[in-house]
Amino acid sequence: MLSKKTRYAFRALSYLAENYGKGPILISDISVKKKIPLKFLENILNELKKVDLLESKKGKGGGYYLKVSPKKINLATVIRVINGPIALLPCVSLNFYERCEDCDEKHCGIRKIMTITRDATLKILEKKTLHDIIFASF
Amino acid sequence: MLSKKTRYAFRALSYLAENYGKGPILISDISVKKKIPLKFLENILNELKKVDLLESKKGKGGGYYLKVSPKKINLATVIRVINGPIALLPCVSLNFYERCEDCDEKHCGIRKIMTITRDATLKILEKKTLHDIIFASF
DNA sequence: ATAATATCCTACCAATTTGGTAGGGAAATT
DNA sequence: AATTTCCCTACCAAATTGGTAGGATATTAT
Repeated sequence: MLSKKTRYAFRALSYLAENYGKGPILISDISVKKKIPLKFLENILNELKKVDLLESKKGKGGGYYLKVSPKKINLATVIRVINGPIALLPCVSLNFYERCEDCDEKHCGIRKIMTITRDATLKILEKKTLHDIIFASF
Repeated sequence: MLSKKTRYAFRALSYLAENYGKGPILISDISVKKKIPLKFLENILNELKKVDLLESKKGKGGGYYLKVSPKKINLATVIRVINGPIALLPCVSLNFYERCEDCDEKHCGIRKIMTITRDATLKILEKKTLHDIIFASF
């Protein structure tokens, strides 16, 4: 399951996506409109900034805004940044790979099935973007 | 990601699947062969028994064994018992549904995408069985 | 009967993760 | 210089995870 933090991230990002091109949006604005604890939201937005999904501006007239178009930010990317691996096992993760103990990967039946599952999931999450989120809501 | 407990469950179950029809298998045997902490494994097997995937026998000659054929135990079932929901959000879970706060489900874009993801995942995990795990390993 | 074998049950525990708060520092604007 | 707003470090409580301890209960063998 996705963490609460990840759900907050999606809510915040879709708000920024709705306001894409309208200049910086205040953290406090997002916090109020999307009902996300302000200080917790700060952390989230900062992490998203560090991976270059967001840009920020300080001082009056400042705030956060999407660095690229909502059509270019897919859900897999967001989940990986805030939530971690998408695969169900570390040994089949593309971005967070870890070898599993006592397991010959070549002959592991669970691994094979989990690889198929990962691919099916990624096929969707890498194609769907913030744009799809806001336009799927009508 | 699946918990370590769930991975233990799969390892134990595939061992029981390999020995299907050979009578009860000792917890201690599974524990040694599959390198799973004995007392922790006890819990796991017990949970699997409570949902009727396993049967047990006490006393000498006792142990655990699959209640039904390995072909009839799919991975989705196992994950749900030991790990919990398969969906990425509670509000799209079939077996662990919970309404999400401040969200109109009819118009929630995230929800729609997560529903599609859930279906794609289930399509695989409900079809693949313990039998597939042991025969995918050759 | 009773001893031995093996599962079952309740309770506990330490480490990690999650969700969140506090408070000040740094940069930009007025 | 004051104000505004993001940035950074540190801390904290609650929940979850991974595991242990110890005995109760059921079955079988002697």
